[in-house]
Amino acid sequence: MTARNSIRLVDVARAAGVHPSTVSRVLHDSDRAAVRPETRERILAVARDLRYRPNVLARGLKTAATATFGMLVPSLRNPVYAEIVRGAVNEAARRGYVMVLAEDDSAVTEQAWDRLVEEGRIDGIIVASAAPGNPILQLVSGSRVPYVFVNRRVPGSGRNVYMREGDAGRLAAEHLIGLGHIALAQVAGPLGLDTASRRAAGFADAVVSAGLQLPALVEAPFEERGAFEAMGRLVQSRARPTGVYVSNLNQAIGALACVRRSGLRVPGDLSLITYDDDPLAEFLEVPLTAIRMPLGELGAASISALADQIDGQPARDVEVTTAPELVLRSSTSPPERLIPATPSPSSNGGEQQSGIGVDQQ
Amino acid sequence: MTARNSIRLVDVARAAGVHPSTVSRVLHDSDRAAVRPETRERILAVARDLRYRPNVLARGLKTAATATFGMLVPSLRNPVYAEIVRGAVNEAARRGYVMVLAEDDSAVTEQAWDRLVEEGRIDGIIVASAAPGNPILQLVSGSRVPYVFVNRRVPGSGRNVYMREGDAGRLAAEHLIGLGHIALAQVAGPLGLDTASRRAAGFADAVVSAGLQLPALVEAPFEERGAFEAMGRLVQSRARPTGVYVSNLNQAIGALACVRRSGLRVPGDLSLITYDDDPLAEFLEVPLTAIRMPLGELGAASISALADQIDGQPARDVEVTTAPELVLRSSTSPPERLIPATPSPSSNGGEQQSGIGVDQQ
DNA sequence: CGCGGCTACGCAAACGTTAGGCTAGGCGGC
DNA sequence: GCCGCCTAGCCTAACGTTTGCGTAGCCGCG
Repeated sequence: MTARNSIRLVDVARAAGVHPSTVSRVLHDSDRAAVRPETRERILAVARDLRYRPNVLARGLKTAATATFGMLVPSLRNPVYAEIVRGAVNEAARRGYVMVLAEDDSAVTEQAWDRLVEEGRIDGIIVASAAPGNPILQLVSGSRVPYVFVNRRVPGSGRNVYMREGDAGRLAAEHLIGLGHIALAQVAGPLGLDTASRRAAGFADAVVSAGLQLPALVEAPFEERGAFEAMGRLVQSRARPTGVYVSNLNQAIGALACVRRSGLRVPGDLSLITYDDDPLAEFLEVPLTAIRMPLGELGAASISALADQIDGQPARDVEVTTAPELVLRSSTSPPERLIPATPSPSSNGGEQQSGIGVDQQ
Repeated sequence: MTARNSIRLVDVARAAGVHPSTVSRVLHDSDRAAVRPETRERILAVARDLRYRPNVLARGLKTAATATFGMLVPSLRNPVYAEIVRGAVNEAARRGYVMVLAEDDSAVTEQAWDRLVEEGRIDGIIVASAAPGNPILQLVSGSRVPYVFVNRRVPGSGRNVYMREGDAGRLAAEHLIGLGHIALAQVAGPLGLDTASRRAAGFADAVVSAGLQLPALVEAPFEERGAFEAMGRLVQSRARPTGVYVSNLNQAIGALACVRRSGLRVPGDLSLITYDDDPLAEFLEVPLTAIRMPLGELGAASISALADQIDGQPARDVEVTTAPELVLRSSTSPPERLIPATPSPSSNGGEQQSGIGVDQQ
């Protein structure tokens, strides 16, 4: 048994000349307790002087609450999840919670579950890794811990925290259509994932609403290589699109590489707009027009939703209503063949629109 | 007080017809305890059937150990830290620990410290955010929790876990020199950071050892824009280098943008090699030659080092000896003016060397 | 045959908090 | 002048484990 060092409730009590329970009440019940103001002040002063911090284990044991939330993410490497996690961690800290993180790579889902939930480490869990067939779905629904699904929804669960991803697709469509594009297409993510399907649906929806044809759709995993290939199919198709919406930044980088390789120019021959933004998008050979999503806010909202459940409110879906934001860069322009008297762009298409430069800081 | 659900030690004891302490011993002391084999088997069977999991709070209260490690990272967004974190989280899980993560953005360092350490949530802490002047340095050294510094060392602390970053610089230098470059330079990170200075020193060291002049060095923050500007200074200098080592992938992307903007070709006019690798490096307009570091291993090693301390071993520095790995792509080549009969490359310099393609999968 | 010692467990006291109930004193009302 | 109530705080029993110590039974030895 390791050395105990920190000062305890009883130390404060002794120093203040009162009973431990009185200290507990003063520190915990804020002001509801019946204790003389002078006593209260004395206790608070002593606690402050001694730098008393309650032992969270003992408190947790007594109250069956740990002030800890768990979070399961598909991959820590993905910057999107990193941003959601960051929002969650910070909001949790603001509310006095800490976060324990685990990667849910399915092979170890049950292990992580045991460790977090069954051992009583956490008060609630945020699941960012929902996907059809993931065992976590059984585990959470068969348990009593409060939980929410973030980003990837689970239909019918009634505890989804999500963004307006459909609006992102709509925004992309409107932007391209506004530029005069009529031949549109999209590189979508795996449509089995809720997020991918909503992005795709929003785009298709807006295109059709504008009276245009249902845009072609190719499906690809959320990473560069898959999108590289998917984009290849799009550029080689008979009716090559002039405007393409890509569902994720990694995909966009792969797609851009594919277009470059095909000898086409962006945006001269093909406009590209991507879901997700990142500082690096500005520094690519053609700075990518992107749609920025409120990821940090999403993470924070998931914490709020979970905290609400713990406060006894019934679980409910919550939509983060902050609108997707169009970040205009150089990868989109009017389709070239519709612009009558445009001088031929320089060989590195799009460069003339680059927003990069020291002067921009 | 919320509902208690899970089954406890006493439930197992009752079901097995023994005293709780016996169950505890069987489950915990493995085989040292004096208990009849049949009793042991019965207890184990019951525990398994009931899916008993010890309450980690109660155990922690008793033993003053939480099976939890804390980790402070400068930024969760940085993919480098994401990878280190991932390695740490997984190794921790393997050893039966969970990780709680906090961003150490200095404004809230003390708050995070209180929450993790003073409240007794963790058994040890991994500090990835060490930097001169960071208050965390005072906090850890004035406390009794075991800790290690990972990646960024603290000289003299005797508890650093780090990679051979100098070797990365050396590898970069040798690669460039091997290609025939003699005019070398580097874009370094903030030299106040241990990691940045070691990368820079390794490079400079190898260059000088090869009998060449001390390479020019420009300092820049670890992100795109700063490197864009720093690279600008390098490109405009009288003695423009033909080979440049960049200290971080984000910097490399900024540097590449700068070179492109200057009208120079990579690698024709200027070879670029970067510290850090990432899938996206392959899909840039000129796929970046990069140095891959064993980041996951680093994270795992930090956990091992911490666990060793907890097992009573004295703290010590540990070097992850896995060698940096050169990932050869297209951003480096022999300097053009030294190659006698090379046909002029096509306008999008380096494209002809691109490793991108479906056939490569 | 008695006793020491071993085997195989049981007993109970912690670990640091919280919270329900109790109590001692003071004061007001009748 | 007595009763009851309120105020202000104390007492104590938990929460679920772990662990030092106690002990009942049994065996073997002298």
